[in-house]
Amino acid sequence: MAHDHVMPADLTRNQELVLGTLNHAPAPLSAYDILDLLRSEGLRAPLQVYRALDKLVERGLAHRLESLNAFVACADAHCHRKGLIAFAICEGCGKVDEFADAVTEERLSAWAGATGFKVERTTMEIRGKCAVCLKAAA
Amino acid sequence: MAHDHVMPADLTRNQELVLGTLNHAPAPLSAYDILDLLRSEGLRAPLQVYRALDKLVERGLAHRLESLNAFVACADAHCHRKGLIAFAICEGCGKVDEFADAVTEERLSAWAGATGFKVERTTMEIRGKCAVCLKAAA
DNA sequence: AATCAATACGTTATAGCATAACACTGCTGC
DNA sequence: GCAGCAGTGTTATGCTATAACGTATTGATT
Repeated sequence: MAHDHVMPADLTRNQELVLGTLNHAPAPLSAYDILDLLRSEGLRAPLQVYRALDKLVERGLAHRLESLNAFVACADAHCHRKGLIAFAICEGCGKVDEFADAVTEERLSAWAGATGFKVERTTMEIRGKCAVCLKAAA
Repeated sequence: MAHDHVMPADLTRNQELVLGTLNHAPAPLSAYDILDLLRSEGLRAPLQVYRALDKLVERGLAHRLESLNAFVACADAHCHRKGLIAFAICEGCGKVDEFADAVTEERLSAWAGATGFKVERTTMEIRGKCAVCLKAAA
């Protein structure tokens, strides 16, 4: 499995450390998880991590998973995605699969058009079990 | 605007108090908001509220909004909805609109079928501005 | 070079959200 | 009765996130 991750050259030291940590993690990490992993690099306070995360999320290099209060690196190297991204979170192994669906996005636009709601941001998170974990449990 | 809310007869006192509070709220409430509103009724600890919320959510009488860490009463009196419910949250007035979309649900099933993922629960939360707030800002 | 604005940084303190653990109550069914 | 279960009340604690302060660095402008 190849790394699809991206590491822009213009990140600050803290941003680079945080994104590096997320890139190597097999599952989402909380800000405090990240902090603990980076204490050896000199980070001491939650805010150092949160500030880096804010920038990374803003740039689309990382995503926040609302239902976990945790963060993952963006799985798409070209992260030009402006639209709706869905996350499938396995309760077994913790792995997260990221995908986009144009039809769902279209439905959402249609609903927004009909109600006059202006969509700014959408989070879609699916909890369940991935194929690997289902098979292991069988 | 009619109350679509429901208040089952078999709730415990705490559950009834919490659901009553949610039913009358114009916008989502955090557990601590609810606690503060119910101190006059004798509630003192967060756990009293959280336990009631757990049951209410389990029964589909209330929903948790992950992106707000807050709760709303279910808008559908018959809340038989097992499937995907989407919430549109207005950043202006805080109001939440709850709706279901069969097509989106179908897309999700299709994705699940294709990847072997077993969906247990889905949260879909849309942030933006409602028609009323957009008009007010114009 | 001196200045200014913008951005990032580091630190301490605090706010806000959620649960662990324990003891007790009240009901239901045997 | 009494065992089992769901609900309750309380204290303590842990996890998540931000406020408020000052400093440092960078880059553009004069």
